[in-house]
Amino acid sequence: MTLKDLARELGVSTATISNAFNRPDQLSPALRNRVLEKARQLGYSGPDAKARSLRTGRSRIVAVVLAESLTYSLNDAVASEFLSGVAEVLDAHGHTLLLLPGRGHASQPPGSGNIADGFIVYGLMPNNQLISELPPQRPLVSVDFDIEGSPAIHIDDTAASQHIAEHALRQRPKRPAIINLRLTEQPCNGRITPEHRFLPHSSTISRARLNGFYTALKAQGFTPEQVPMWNIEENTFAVCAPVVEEILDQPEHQRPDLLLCMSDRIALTVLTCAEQRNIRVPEDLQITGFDGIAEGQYRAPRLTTVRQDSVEKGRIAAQMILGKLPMAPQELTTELIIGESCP
Amino acid sequence: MTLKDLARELGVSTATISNAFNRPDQLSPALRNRVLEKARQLGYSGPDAKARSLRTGRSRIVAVVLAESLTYSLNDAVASEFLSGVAEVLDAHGHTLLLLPGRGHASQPPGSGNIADGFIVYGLMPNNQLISELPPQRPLVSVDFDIEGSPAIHIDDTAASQHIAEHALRQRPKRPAIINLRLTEQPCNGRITPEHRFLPHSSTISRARLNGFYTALKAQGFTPEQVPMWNIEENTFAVCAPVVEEILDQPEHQRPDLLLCMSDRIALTVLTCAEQRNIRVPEDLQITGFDGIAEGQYRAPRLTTVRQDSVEKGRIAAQMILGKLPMAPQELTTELIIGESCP
DNA sequence: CTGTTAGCGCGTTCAA
DNA sequence: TTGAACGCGCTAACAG
Repeated sequence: MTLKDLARELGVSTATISNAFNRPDQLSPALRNRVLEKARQLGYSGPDAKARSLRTGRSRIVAVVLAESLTYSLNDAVASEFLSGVAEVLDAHGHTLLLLPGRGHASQPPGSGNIADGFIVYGLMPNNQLISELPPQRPLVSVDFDIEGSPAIHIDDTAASQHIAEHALRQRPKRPAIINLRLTEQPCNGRITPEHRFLPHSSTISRARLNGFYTALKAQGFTPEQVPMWNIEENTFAVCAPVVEEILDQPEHQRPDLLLCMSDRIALTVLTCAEQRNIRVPEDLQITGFDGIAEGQYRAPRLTTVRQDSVEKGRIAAQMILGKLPMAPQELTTELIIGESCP
Repeated sequence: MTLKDLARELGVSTATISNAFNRPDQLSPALRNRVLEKARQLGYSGPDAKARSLRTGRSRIVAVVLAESLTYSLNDAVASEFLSGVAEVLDAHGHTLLLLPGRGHASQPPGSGNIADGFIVYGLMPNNQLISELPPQRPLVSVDFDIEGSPAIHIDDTAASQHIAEHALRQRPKRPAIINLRLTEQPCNGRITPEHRFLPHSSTISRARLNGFYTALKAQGFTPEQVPMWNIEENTFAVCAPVVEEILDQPEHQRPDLLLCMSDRIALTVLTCAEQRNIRVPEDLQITGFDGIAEGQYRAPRLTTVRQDSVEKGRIAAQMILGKLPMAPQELTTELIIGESCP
């Protein structure tokens, strides 16, 4: 049942059917109703999206390219919030959301996702080849990193990290330590040793945050060598827990009394593991997070963290793609939230 | 820059270009490389997905229609897990995921989403008109409710609820109560009174779960009238909290000593609010949840709940759509998890 | 191995 | 207000 079939059934031209669905003012209401009625009868549910988008060049679909696998991203609070901001705006303008995995299947057929009218690239590594495979000419916005020639949406990770670290260091901790998120070149879930090399790009979020931490630490007289670091590859409880346990199970005189974590998920894992070991927070151990996810504010002690508005990031990205906002770089503000985990 | 342009540039036919991208075995490697090289030079990034899908009839896109708004669904742990199961399978087979809002914009243009090769409808109300607007003939799977003529993926909500309630009632609580999720016909965040009418469809998840609770309660000599009920419209902390506070702030002799909650999110909110009020769990208040989301198992006390495998639901739905599994109804098993919130 | 041809279903002229 | 004709960019079938 196609538009053409319907036209034949009704004895009108295909243009009339098309108009009945797309420009009601181009034909008499009576005829229009007749068309719509017949369409329902015959089970014709409107112009085919594929043909329509081929013809018009637009699909009303916006794609979000996710750094991590879809599976992972959908279970990550920060990414989910971001997506919900995107979805909110798209929805309001009658567009839909296509999710594209960043690190696709190796044998991915060429651009099964290039139907999209525009692309939002979320937290991809700067040199990923996928980006060059995206069709040029179509609007593209990057989030949390830069793509040459496209506007990026950012927060000031360095300043925010420095800020929260400065706050934490005011309590004069003896043994501060850092838990990083995807900092090392080689995947590593555990202690970072001098042999490890960091990811090359200084535009990486982790590098930016680490720089902020270091600036604050140095101001307090700590050298990087004095501050042990661990790394985590995936921002989930399951991956974090073993690393955190390794940290907390050290002899007490060696165990850090301040943990600067690069995400709330890591910080919450620390909180949970500390609870299990009867390590008092914040008396024996201070913890800071990053992101400001809802979960961190519900439980006691609440997390001291940097809140970034991921939902708003998503909104802005979507609005740029839809042309509701100029395609220009944006830097969103962050907010230091002081919870009980590090007062 | 289209396929045809490229063909002209190279002095070959369009079919050759098409083959170069789609069937490498149909032309000499030398020619193929020449094509690919030239394509890169000219910035041609492969066959246009719109035209290709018009021609082939397939788009390699599968749509998930979500009951709630995208914004809400993306922030709900259960829905996210489901989506991640779907995404995992689609990804593995080179398909992508299109998210469609169930309760769309009123003025939604006809089916901007009917490009999809198949549809997975997640937790929609049975009589939603949207379903009839989906193109017929294309595979359709429903999850957590039934659509006539399509296979559904389910759990046995009634049996699972009965099971957990039976467990909870073994402790002989004096004042059991229920916190429902979207049970009433009219939106209601608060106490359910006799005036309230329930949602009509007995195939609704809430009705099924309530039935299970009632069966267990009756077996212990409780009549429905003796068991106060509250309702919650949206499964978020922000919406749950006021209702939960209303419940917990009652005088102690009136306050429930067992709360059967229809979701883990609700149960976790109860836990948080109880903590704030120094109500001991489980001594003064027992709490049960439903779903088995990760968050409920991280914090102490862990939630007593029914674990359902939402990820697996998503996997199965996607596999059916892709034809990897027969299009037949499936009922997944659930598991009673006994945490400290109701031992 | 390569080229030719005929649509896929629709939107948009332009003329009536 | 309506209809006829064209082509959006591509792929499948076949012919060479």
